Amino acid sequence: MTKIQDPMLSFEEELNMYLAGNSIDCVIFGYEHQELKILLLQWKHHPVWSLPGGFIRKDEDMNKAANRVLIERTGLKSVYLNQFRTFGSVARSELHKNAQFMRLDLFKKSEVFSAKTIAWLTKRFITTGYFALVDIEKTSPKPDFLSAKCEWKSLKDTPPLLLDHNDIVQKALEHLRIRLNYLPIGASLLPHKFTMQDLQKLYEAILQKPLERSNFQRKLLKLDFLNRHEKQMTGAANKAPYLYSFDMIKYEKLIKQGIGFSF
Amino acid sequence: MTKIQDPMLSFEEELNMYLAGNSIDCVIFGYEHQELKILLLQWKHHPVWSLPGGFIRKDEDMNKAANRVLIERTGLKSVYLNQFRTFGSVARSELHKNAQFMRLDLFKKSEVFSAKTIAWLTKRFITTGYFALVDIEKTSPKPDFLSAKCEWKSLKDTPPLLLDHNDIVQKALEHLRIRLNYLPIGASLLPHKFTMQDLQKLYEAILQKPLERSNFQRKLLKLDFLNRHEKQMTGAANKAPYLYSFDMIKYEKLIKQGIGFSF
DNA sequence: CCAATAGTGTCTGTGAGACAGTATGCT
DNA sequence: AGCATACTGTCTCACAGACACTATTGG
Repeated sequence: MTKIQDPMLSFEEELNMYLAGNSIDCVIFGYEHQELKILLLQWKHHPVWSLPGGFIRKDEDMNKAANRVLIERTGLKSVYLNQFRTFGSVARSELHKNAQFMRLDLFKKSEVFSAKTIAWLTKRFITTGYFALVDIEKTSPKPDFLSAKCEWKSLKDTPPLLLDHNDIVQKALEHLRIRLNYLPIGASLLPHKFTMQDLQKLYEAILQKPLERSNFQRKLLKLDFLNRHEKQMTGAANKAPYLYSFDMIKYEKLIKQGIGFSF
Repeated sequence: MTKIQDPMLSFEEELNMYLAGNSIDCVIFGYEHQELKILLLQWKHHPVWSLPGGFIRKDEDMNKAANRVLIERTGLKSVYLNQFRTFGSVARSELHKNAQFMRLDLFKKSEVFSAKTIAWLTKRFITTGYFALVDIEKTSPKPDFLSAKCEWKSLKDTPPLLLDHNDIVQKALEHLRIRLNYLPIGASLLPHKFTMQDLQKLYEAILQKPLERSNFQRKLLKLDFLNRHEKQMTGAANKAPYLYSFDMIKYEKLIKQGIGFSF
């Protein structure tokens, strides 16, 4: 028979396996209904939201830890995942500066955690931010041990987040925009087949500005990494759009040297 | 009277002030004699070279720690300094995989450090790489406590470095190239006044490819952030080049949105 | 027929790249 | 004068941006 453990106890025991003082946080980007979204967790017994994150095992590469978090929250392997910045200010560990973020006080009061665990969790942490690009349709979000919900939230109405997580999201977005031409945006965020409008709206969502339809189409087709498929009959009273998919070999070749977008 | 301490003892005592498990390493770029250079340290009693680095004080922002290292090694304040990547693989802490890198064994044998200090120094570290852009002429390199030399070395003949420091330099270079248009390359690496050829050679050194002289000049002048000054009489049998300097207000404005270079 | 969206064609301005031509400083 | 390097002008091609035109789907 398998030994049944108090899950809270095992969580506390597990902390010994992890490096103290370092964590990782993931900004997982998805795209749905013409909006950029990120995956967020909501704590148990408390309305505050946070980024999916975790700690680094003593024998585990930091990148591996980020990948583990991604797999655990989304069920997805082998998607685009990369670190973008490390957050190491002293201020970020001041957990109690905002009453909204007192989730650890909550745990403290409820005596769920031992004093030792609380001390471990509330000391100074340096966290490395990772960002991932995933196809929302393929994900099956799962909360972690400390959370009640794990949901996709539109970037436009991101709630106030734990600690400095709002800053982390901001920096991830900047990174996304600056490195746009070096990231497999389309192939990661869209389903296998998509319309030209889908692709354009995605770029518009990231760049936060409208793009000219006909020029966008001409440019993308000229880059020669899209395969055109059958038309998509929508039932609407207008011409049906073609479906496209990426020729991944050509696409990745271009991504490496930086696609020459200059919108 | 000031108390005179055994310097080695104070170094060991100081370690208590620092976060255990995190470090920072700086790739400090300079430009001299038409070559890109980086600042390196050579260990005492041992030929191995390494990047200037340091630890993070328990009450110190990580960025501050990087700035402290930069100031201590170069004497320079307020230069361009930014983190570019964090290195967190388990493998990087395997200090002894290469006989060339056994400087800690050396210290061990010479019994310079206590067993406790050696344990502290040889445990797993996650290091954050920073890169800086400085004007070599303004620097006065100083070795740190563990080093005998602190010198500018041409990137072309970088010696084998401690641990994964060669990888760190590589990643810093990639970062430099990809973010070229967002970094104050010229104004940071060149002296106040310079010729157009100096600037072109700098870009060529970074991009590793020749640029067309007349087009480079036309493009840079059109961007309208260079002030033209008197000619520089070199004594050579040819036309003397103008000296230029940056109009920092216009320059920084352009840098923020990404200079439209597309060489 | 009309309305709405998809897709293609055309014009203009800008700029990169190539290269020719002119200017200047020294022997 | 001659040489070497600095600087400027010109030509061509590609492409971004604006916008007009055609095609297709269903009411």
